[in-house]
Amino acid sequence: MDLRLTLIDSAQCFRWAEGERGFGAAFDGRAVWLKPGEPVLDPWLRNYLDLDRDYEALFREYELIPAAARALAAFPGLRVLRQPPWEALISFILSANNNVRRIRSLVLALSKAFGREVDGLFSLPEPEKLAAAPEGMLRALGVGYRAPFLIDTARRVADGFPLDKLREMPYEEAHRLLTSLKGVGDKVADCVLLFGCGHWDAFPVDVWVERFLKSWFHETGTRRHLAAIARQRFGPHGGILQQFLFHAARVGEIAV
DNA sequence: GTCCAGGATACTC
DNA sequence: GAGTATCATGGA
Repeated sequence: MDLRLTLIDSAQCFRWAEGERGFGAAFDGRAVWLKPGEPVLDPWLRNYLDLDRDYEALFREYELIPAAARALAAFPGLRVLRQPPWEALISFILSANNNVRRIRSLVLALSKAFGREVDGLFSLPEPEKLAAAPEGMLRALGVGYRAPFLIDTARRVADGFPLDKLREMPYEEAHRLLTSLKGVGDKVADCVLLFGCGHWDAFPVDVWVERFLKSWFHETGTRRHLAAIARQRFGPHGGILQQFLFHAARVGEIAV
């Protein structure tokens, strides 16, 4: 797999750093460093990187759809991660009406202010820590109007919101639950389900996905409608395909 | 100055 | 149910 493409450039996670020791991130007080070409033996990491998925088989699922086949072939090293749901939730609340560079800087600022430092890296704040954060302090970090969303959602999670049960729930039920959180609409909910809960059919529709669904696949309608159509059209691994198409559109690999 | 970014919310109809 | 103004921030 392509570590830089997957961990940094693909805009599915926003907290990996690249340095001389490789690609690093801190999880629950544990520092993780990955170097290209080095085997990954740790079971938790293999799961996080979803290393045991057969991507050749996945490519074959979409070989008859020209735009899909082209996007998949263009980025053979791209992988969709299995992030902890809390990580996906916080990251994509911050992503609303925001750009990738700034999302990354905000996740880092939050982690520096409220997370634990390990080996020069910062883990994401615990829900309890974020729930107790003063709104003014979050705004000072630059999160803007998302500050009350973060605090309220962190309180819900700290208060027992079943983040870890979403994986086992039917898509509709999990999606409905997620959108009851502040700062979580249809799109952010789909990102949490896809990147953090193993709901590989979830098809997040942002500005880029809306563009390519309309231009490459001749779909129309609202983003909610587009998401439903795409989820049905592209099947149980549609969300993974979505990541390739999203990246192809965003970097201009395929013109939209 | 305007427009845009992996949108959500409150409001109107 | 579908449209619309508003929302912080920073870069282009």
